[in-house]
Amino acid sequence: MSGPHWWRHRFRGCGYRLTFPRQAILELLSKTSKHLSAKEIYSAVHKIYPAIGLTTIYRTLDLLVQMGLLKKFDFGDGQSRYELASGIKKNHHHHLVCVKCGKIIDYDDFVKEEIELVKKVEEALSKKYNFEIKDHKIQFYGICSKCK
Amino acid sequence: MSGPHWWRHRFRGCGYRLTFPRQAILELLSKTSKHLSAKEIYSAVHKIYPAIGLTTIYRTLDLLVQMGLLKKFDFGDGQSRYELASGIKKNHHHHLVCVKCGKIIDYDDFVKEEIELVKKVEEALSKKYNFEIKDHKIQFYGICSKCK
DNA sequence: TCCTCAATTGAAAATGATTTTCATTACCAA
DNA sequence: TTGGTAATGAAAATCATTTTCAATTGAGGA
Repeated sequence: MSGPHWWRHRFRGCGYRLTFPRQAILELLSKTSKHLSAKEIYSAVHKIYPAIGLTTIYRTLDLLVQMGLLKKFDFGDGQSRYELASGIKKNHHHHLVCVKCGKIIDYDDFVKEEIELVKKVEEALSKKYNFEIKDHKIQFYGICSKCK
Repeated sequence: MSGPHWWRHRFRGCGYRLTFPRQAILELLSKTSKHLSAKEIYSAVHKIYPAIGLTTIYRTLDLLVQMGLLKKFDFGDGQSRYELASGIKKNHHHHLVCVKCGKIIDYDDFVKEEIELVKKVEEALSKKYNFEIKDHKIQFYGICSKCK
């Protein structure tokens, strides 16, 4: 959260090395507001680092998700999509998915109310099922203005 | 909702034929409370109808989702999972996913509060983005009691 | 009940995302 | 600077899902 390459420490702390592919992917994702797929990330990084392989993209994305820096989403188009985790740079938000054209809108209305509900649910469910809740995903599906 | 084979009318109404594979898949899903994958559905139906092919399973599942009889989920294990749509036989509910063992718990606590919030969000978002909302999915992720 | 014909099906091949393998490369602590 | 190990890239392997296409079958009309 502090200047460029703030994540260097994050890697060190976990015993991971800070390599060019990892930096490139993180930088790319912190500059975009889109929900990129592995292929799209590959294409973008490939432009500035042609030696990179798709395999590394997948491996790095897994690692970053596991480290909590990224979030992985399924919007129903057959591939996973990634964005920086909330708190890293973006606000907490959820998604509106157009089931016709696949357009995705980020929204953060009602976050207060939502967080309240989520908190209640989390408390109740962790007691009832002895389930330790780490995260949640909320998505709305429908038809966007263009597709109507 | 009225006795066995109530869905016969549903098919007729859409101009679809009521075939054995379609009946078998619907019957299977209305008897289980699990979230079955295409392969699992194939195995189960294969026992009572060995001639069935995996292709038909996939096609039928797509059709039933499109008809609104089933819901399709992604719980992060690399395959889609299906259950009867809410209102058909089950109550409205959401899912708790164990990220370690993949166990899925259905819960329906706080449905009232949730529906209220969802209604608010839907109203606001359809106005703000001129987005016609059809459905939503809410999932919680964490560690189940066994995996702790 | 029988016929016709488009809807449906099944097998096999194709697709496409993701993972594995393995030899090579490159961080980084000492 | 160097050694050891984590990380990488290319190619092959996996695996869920889709497509192709010829054969089959449900259902309305004769």
